[in-house]
Amino acid sequence: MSFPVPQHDHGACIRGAMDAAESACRMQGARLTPIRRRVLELVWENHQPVGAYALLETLAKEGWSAAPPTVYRALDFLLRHGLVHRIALQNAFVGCSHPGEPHAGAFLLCSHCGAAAELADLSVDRAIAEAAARNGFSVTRQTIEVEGLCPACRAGGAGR
Amino acid sequence: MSFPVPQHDHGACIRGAMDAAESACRMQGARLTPIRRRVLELVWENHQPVGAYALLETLAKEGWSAAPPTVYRALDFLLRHGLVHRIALQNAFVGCSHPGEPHAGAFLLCSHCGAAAELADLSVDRAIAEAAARNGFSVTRQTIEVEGLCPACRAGGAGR
DNA sequence: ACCGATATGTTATAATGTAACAGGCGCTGG
DNA sequence: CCAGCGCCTGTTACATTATAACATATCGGT
Ligand SMILES: [Zn+2]
Ligand SMILES: [Zn+2]
Ligand SMILES: [Zn+2]
Ligand SMILES: [Zn+2]
Repeated sequence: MSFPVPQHDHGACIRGAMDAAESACRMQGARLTPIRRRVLELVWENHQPVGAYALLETLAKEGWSAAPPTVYRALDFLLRHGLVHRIALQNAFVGCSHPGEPHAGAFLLCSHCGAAAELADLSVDRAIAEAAARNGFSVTRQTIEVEGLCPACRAGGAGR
Repeated sequence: MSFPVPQHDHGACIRGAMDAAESACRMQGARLTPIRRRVLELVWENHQPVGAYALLETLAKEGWSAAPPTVYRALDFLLRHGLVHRIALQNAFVGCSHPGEPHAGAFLLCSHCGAAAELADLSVDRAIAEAAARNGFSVTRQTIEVEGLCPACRAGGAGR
């Protein structure tokens, strides 16, 4: 998965993510309740990380009973079941591009437009595993967040 | 730089870090004022990331005038001059093991004892740069934080 | 229908981080 | 000397992110 191209059909993109989530939850015997489902949809609304309080505000406008624990619990569920990732650099959350297989996730974050793309590249994981092993360290989880300019913003002249 | 061994002389370790900081600041024409110096010492107190409010509390006990901006400003200075790194996963700060050359920093974080080690391994940087390039992404900064068990804690049986 | 487990509602508060402005200190040019 | 300027610090107030704790509701199996 990489950055969405301009002609990208985002409706289909969201439907795909929701279908994948449904099936992942069925597989794991997890309950994708209405509020969890809605939070996941909102996280997928655009290809950018979303803050918990932004989600909260949207939910409130939509008439949900909304207090911080509401959204944090939903996010916690989605994290535990590998449906979203947390971007530590931004205290924000983004949809997982390939749920099903638990994985750490590595992200490219555009400083100009805010877009996030999940990097499905094992060479990075491998380099980390090897470097850790050389230091006698056994890895359980890794966080990789790379800031820079996405292809569109480079073309647009954002960085020059 | 890796995890400190048991017979590690931490006094010398701190002195070395402070000397390196002095010289880096002289080089850059930056002023390592008493409060900045003290914050850096406190960050180096052990080989674990320290939170801003923990630093604040210590400073207060030592009689400094201490409000959040005090410590955040010192940390900001130390970050800008490459003397500390911020650990995004923990909202905490840790001393830089090789100041002088600006670099992103990659960290091994032990989940058991809390120790942090800065990875000076270019293979990870290279893998990331290559993966980013394949996606048409130009990197400006990267955050790599690897959680797991350090050699000592593995030996101690923490993970079994 | 009942029960235990899970999910949600609600209130309050903790933890982390910034904005904004006032005052001080040290250098530099007159 | 001293006026002006830049940087550093003090102080107050506030913004943002996250969790604790307890009450209530809902689901699913018996
Ligand atoms: Zn899309
Ligand atoms: Zn962009
Ligand atoms: Zn040491
Ligand atoms: Zn350890």
